[in-house]
Amino acid sequence: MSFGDYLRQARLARQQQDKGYSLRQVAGRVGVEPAYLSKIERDIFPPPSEQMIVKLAEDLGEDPDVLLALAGKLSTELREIIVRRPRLFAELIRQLKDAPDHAILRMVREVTDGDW
Amino acid sequence: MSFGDYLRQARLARQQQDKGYSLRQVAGRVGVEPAYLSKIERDIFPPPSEQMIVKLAEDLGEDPDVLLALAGKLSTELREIIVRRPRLFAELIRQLKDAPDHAILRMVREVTDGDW
DNA sequence: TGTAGTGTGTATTAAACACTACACAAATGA
DNA sequence: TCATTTGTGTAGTGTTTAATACACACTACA
Repeated sequence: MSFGDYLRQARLARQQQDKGYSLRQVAGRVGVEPAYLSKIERDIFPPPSEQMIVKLAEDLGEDPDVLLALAGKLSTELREIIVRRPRLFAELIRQLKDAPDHAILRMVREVTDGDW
Repeated sequence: MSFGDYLRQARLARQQQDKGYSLRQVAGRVGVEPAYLSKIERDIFPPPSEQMIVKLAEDLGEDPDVLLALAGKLSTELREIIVRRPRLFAELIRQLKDAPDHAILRMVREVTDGDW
């Protein structure tokens, strides 16, 4: 699913329970033009800045990291961590490129002690 | 070490063995202005585009992924992979944020069968 | 039937980005 | 000593980004 599709779906789902999640209202709270958000939801405009993604995630009650991943971005927080150990991260990345999902799952479980 | 420092060090190391790695010559092969490369090496200008980073890595015989990580960037290749499984990646990221180096090392070894 | 709220199309723009052009001073080498 | 090569400073530029402004059409409903 694309970033825009995910966003629209999340907003509409929210709107069903809770009135107050029209495009205009969300745009208003997040602080952008409705027309702009509309185009993002339809993937006419690319995913917005990290700041705006985080604000959208907060407003919609979604996981910011999922939204960022869908947008193909890293949070600045993670970016800083990676810059501190580039060789280690480069190797991880190289493995990730070829790893099947179950291998990544295993890697995550390895660190989380399986509680995921 | 910063992106610029790493770049300059790599170029100078190369220049010692192999004449032909002056700032001008590298800039010439990579296709940018020497003054621009100079400023990048001194961290006056931020790391350049992904394309240029990859060209520099090729010319200097360095690992492009390390250079990209130092620059705080994702390769487009990896970005595409992440977009395909955002939830899985988001969880991995969340763990990475808190994981100490040895835990990440363990994850990498888990996938690489220890040959790193 | 009009009015309030919904989403969308077109046009425009300020600032940031990713560099280039060119001149210059210091060191190197013949 | 003169030409070359080295790296660097200043100034400027085309393109892209990240949006805004505003008008418009459709739907619901009172």
